[in-house]
Amino acid sequence: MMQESGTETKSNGSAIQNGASSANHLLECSLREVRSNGETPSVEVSAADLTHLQQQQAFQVARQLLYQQQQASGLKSPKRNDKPAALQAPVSVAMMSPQVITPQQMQQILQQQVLTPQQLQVLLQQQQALMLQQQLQEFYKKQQEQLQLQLLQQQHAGKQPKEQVVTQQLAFQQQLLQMQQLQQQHLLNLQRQGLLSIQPGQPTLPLQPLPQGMIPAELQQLWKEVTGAHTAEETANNNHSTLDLSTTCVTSSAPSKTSLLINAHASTNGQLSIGTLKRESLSHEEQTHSHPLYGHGVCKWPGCEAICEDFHSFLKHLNNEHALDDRSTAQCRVQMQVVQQLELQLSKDKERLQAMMTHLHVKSTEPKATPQPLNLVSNVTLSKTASEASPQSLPHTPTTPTTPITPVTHGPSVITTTSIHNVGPIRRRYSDKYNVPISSDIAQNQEFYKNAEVRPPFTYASLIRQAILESPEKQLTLNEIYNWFTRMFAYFRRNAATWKNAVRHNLSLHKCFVRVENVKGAVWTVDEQEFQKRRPQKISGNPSLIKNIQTSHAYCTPLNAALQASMAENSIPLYTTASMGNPTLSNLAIAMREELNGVMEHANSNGSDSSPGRSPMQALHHVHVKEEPLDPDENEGPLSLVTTANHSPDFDPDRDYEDEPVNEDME
DNA sequence: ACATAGCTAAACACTT
DNA sequence: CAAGTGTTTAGCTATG
Repeated sequence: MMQESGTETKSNGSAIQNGASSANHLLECSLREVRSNGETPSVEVSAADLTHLQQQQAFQVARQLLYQQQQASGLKSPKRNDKPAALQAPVSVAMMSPQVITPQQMQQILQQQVLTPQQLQVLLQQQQALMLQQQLQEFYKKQQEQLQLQLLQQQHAGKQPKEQVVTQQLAFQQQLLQMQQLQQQHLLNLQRQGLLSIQPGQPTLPLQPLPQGMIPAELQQLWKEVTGAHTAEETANNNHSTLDLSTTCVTSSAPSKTSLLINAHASTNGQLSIGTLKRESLSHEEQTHSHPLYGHGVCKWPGCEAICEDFHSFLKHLNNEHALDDRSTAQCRVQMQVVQQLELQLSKDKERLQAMMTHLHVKSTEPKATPQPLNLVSNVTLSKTASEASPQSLPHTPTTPTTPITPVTHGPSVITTTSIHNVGPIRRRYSDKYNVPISSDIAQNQEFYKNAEVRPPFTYASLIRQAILESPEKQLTLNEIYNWFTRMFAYFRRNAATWKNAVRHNLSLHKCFVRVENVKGAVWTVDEQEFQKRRPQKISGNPSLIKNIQTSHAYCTPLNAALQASMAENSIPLYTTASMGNPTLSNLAIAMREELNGVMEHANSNGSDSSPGRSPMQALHHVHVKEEPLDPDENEGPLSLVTTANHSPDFDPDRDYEDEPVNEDME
């Protein structure tokens, strides 16, 4: 597949600045760029380069057309030699047309998902730039046609003063130059705003296969809208190796397509005929009939909706109303931002989806992934290749919690390092708030949390509880809790005084944490009932009903929670909330979720490999009970069903426990 | 406006 | 005595 080392996009401003350079020079630059990459001929031509190249060539083609017309009519231009090199430049018809990716190609790319969102974005920007280019070229063509017409008329009219033709020609060239400069200016503007091309300093993200997933129809539509302008043209030029993705996202396969392209056209260099141009003109005509900005007799330019009776009036309208001016540019920018936002959202949701699917695939056979306290650390690797994440290939017996299940870490990291937004303290612990199960979140984003200094979206209490429950004996010393924090979260490798104080504070404050003394010191355990009591439970009633709800909506819960989390995280209103199903049921399921998690954790935590087998609560001889007013209803209500089943540690204070070291240090 | 949860800081006592 | 552990209080913010 496409592999790309972290090469940066080549400088893209220089070519644009170099407006007066000849096409030859440009081609040389391109080729040199190819060669300079040595054994990995990866070429990254920026959109600005490309557009500049194209515009140069378009300009040359126009000049050549003039030249040939003059020759055909027996006229000689005294100016025809002012840029001889340019005329010798390999210029092809295919190069003249904007090399926009067809929707089919784009769709294929999307479906194959070989590009990162960032790359897609770059592509998109290039496509946008090319669309602008196309508008300009339409203008060129109009000018050509006009001039052609004029020339013909003049020829038919009879003898023309030579000077008159020359003047016209000069005027045309000046016009072209003017347009060229205008375009360059515009492209520069775009570039300056960071909309057109990647900044030189911006690291190119590694090509990482996107997780398989559905592509929203609207995005495809978006792509079509952005790219569809050149469908017919591309089809017509299909036998040429027009600019394709390999130009922007270079493959590792030998000579890049760019160089191939240039070479291929170099072979036909200088052999342009009017016939070729007419073909081009024809294909252009074909293309326009499926113009993405035109449909059902209406101009589909954003915010326009002008009615155009036929296609020609649409073209007229397009050229008149949506010419290259400040307004259109601004609208284009807005559209770009819309697309970028959508892409961002899409990529985030895609990652979520993939994580969910991975999660569900595994969890469907395993009610709850018991995070392995120790061995995971060495087992997991940074997820670089999502292709390896095939949940189906994880045969697992539900009753053997010893096998570390790490689909999450091999699959796409739910949270990517690029999505680090808030590293600082966040008050909102959305995972708590929306009952995103902490264990699965931690498991899914384990590598992320370990490597990125991002504060986990859980309360200290939840984290402490998780740490304790992950331990084979459901008990940890304070130091072990500290270690778990630092091991699991890069964030807690800093400001130790602060968060350690918070941990101690939480341990003391919440009566769900029970301090159990033994000879060696004290360990902390979790009173699950108390922990569940922390939050007001949203539901009450028949436990069996709850059970049923849980089983039938277990999959719905994380979905809803994730969506809400997504909303909270992205601060983007979710348009599809209405499609999320019965909110009441979702809430019920949400409310049930964590309770059952507690049960599952109890049921599944058989202590695995991280410590020699010891019965829990060994070596305990004293339990310090926090002196808080006991709730008389403590053991009643719907919660008792789920929490009492496995939670009955024998805390007999009179019992004599063996003096056994409780050295659980996992480090 | 109010209550609550959570975070942070800090003081203090106790233990090792 | 120092460091670690545990408890408690206070102030603040976010949220419902």
